[in-house]
Amino acid sequence: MDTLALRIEVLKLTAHPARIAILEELFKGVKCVTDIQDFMDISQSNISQHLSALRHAGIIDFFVDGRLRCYYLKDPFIPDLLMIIKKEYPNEIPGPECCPITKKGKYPGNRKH
Amino acid sequence: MDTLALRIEVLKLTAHPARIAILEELFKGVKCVTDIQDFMDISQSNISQHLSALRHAGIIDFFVDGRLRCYYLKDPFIPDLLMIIKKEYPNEIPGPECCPITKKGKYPGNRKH
DNA sequence: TTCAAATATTAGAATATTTGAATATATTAG
DNA sequence: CTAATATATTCAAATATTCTAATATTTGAA
Repeated sequence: MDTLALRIEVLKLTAHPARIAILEELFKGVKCVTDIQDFMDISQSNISQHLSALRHAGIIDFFVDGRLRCYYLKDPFIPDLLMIIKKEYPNEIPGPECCPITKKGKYPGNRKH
Repeated sequence: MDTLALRIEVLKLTAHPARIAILEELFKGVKCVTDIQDFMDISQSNISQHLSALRHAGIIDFFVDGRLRCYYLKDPFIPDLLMIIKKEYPNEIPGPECCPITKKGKYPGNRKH
């Protein structure tokens, strides 16, 4: 799988509120599953499923500590992604004043007519 | 829908190879549908479906020019997202040396035992 | 060795996404 | 008006995702 395809997999997994919450927490530091459960309002098995998915994608990993699993962030792409997710943006990119073909005659594509 | 939920919608839509390709092109500049078709290997109706989805999410918009629709990027979040998608990263964030509870006794959570 | 805690796995229903095929719409040229 | 071009919409099948419920596994403590 090429880099772009891997990134797309990561994006797909990140595009979920529970998984974003988990990643935000792991970004702050190592956490075991019960600690993650404490601030999440979903079932234990569902959390485990999300952790499993994130781990199989190489986004997170864990240490075993007795019966605890201490998860931590592994993919360096995630902090950047979390950062822009929380960043404030202006409402819109200012669009072109008018459609570039007829009105200005400088449409950048290779049109055939 | 709050900001995070909106961002998640955008991430979901971006997490698709065809839509990333479209957004990369629109990032370079305004393009009409036939020009997008020229460099994409999927059916016209499928491209139209992707454009429609992107538009309904407020990610892109278009000007009408006769029978052309000139699409352009509208969501200022997208350039940042495309940038980090293409950015190079080191393979992994260096994990903690060992599991923080038993080995170092400084696990940051509030454990109850 | 038995029990409880911590966590994972499996199965299945509900739901969402993706795509191709067919068709519809709008606009311009002739 | 008619034909052709550019693009959108609808439908349905295939596939993927999400979540709950139930159960399993592992480990430390008693």
